[in-house]
Amino acid sequence: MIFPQHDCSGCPIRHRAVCARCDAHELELLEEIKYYRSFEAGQTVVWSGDRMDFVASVVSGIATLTQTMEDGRTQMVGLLLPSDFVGRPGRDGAAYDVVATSDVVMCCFRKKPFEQLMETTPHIAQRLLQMTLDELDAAREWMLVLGRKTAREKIASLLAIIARRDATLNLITPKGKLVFDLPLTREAMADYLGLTLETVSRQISALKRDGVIVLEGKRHVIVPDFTRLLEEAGDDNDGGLLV
Amino acid sequence: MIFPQHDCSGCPIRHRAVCARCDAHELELLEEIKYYRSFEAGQTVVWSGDRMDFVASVVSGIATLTQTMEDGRTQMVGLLLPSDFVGRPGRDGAAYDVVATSDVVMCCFRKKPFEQLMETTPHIAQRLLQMTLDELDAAREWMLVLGRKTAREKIASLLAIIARRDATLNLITPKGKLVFDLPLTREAMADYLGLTLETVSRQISALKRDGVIVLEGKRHVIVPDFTRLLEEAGDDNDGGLLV
DNA sequence: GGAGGCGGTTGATCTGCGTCAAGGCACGCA
DNA sequence: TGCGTGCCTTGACGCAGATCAACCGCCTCC
Repeated sequence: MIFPQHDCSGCPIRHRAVCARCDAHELELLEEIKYYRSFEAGQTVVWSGDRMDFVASVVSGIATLTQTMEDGRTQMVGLLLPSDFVGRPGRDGAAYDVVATSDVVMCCFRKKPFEQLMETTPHIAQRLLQMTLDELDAAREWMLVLGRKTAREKIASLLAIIARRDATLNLITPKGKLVFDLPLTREAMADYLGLTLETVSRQISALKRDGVIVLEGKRHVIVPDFTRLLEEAGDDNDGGLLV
Repeated sequence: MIFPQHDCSGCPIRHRAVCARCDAHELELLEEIKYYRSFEAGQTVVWSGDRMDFVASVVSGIATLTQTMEDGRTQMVGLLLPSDFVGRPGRDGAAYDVVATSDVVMCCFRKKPFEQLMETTPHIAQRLLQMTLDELDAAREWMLVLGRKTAREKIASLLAIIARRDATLNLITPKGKLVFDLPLTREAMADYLGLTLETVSRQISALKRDGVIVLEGKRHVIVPDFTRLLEEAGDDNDGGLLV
């Protein structure tokens, strides 16, 4: 691996995208073109097709990428958690609706200067390539979920992804017991999984009944045995799922 | 757009990946590390997880990227047509099974020197980033197909993608009447669409019965009206589908 | 020439999930 | 205090697509 994963917690903000080596000079250049933006829960960050004149890192909160057909059917195609990157260097328009699911803070970089920075400091382009490959892997993993898994497996897969991401962000190894809060409504989960919200609700109840998860309230989830959850998800191993 | 799409037909081979500007010096460097490999129909190019010491452009023929669960359920996550790029610079292992669907010729580059070339000639990394973003778009478009479309819409979507790609390769504008050969078996189509081969067969028959397509034999397809096909696919417009 | 395999089609039946509908809990607001 | 609204759950029912099975045409290889 040429560009190793790297914990950027020492940086002013955790730009997985650009801090591959936390180069002081680059950070300085970035400082000049960065600004913060806040969004309220439910607010749309950009509409698909709109001009998007920035790229950004999610600092806190959760946002989603969704596509919608004319008749209203919608499919979530990405979940943006803190440290994730949004935006398409070299492209003018947004390809998807970006919606804040909770209150969200993003660290934005004006696109033009960011693109110039990419040209002068090649390892940023290389780092972005690595991140885009990660996203591509995640999207393809999700194609398997959407195309071939049952409703129960889909729910278990989603819970596993969120649990793992959550654990990783908090520097816990995802193993054995895990506790986290669901950042999505049943409807949003349904949009991610290609299901209806009723089916999501039923399958969550079923997983609860079968002891795979314990629910406190509607959002607080306890996973007594992460391995069991992975089995329910139909995953052969611990590896690889959504970044 | 910083790195415009570019017809590389003047190059020795059509490397969309690297010939962004057909730079003579770069091509010369590439010459040194390139070699051709042929695969027979049905042959597996690499297994998921295997070490992959090259990256490549598809010169001719069709290959697929697939994922398989332990119980045998498989999902195709990518279709490789001539000029498409395979491989993951900066990664050691293959993430998916790559299988030749027809006889395939690939132009390969040894990975180490290719990665070095990426570091010294930044626009190759940038070009690859653009291509990866394209693939990501295609994967996400496909998530909508898998998650939210009916069997009939799925089939129409696949036919539309293949027809468009085929037309583009032959420098025809995809509009009105189109003619092409299906490069996939019914089973492969089913694996792409998250369906069974029986359903694929039935829906193709239905589209034929309804005059959306005309079939000569089992593989030769005539689309009398491309716009009609797009309507059947549930697409609001002509844009964007799989690269 | 016939046996067997591969790819494809079509029919009959089953079932997982969608659809429609009712109702529950928590919260804010008049 | 009562009424709305958002989010969620559960039940009854129907249907799209899976499953199981039979069969066809074509090719290859004895």
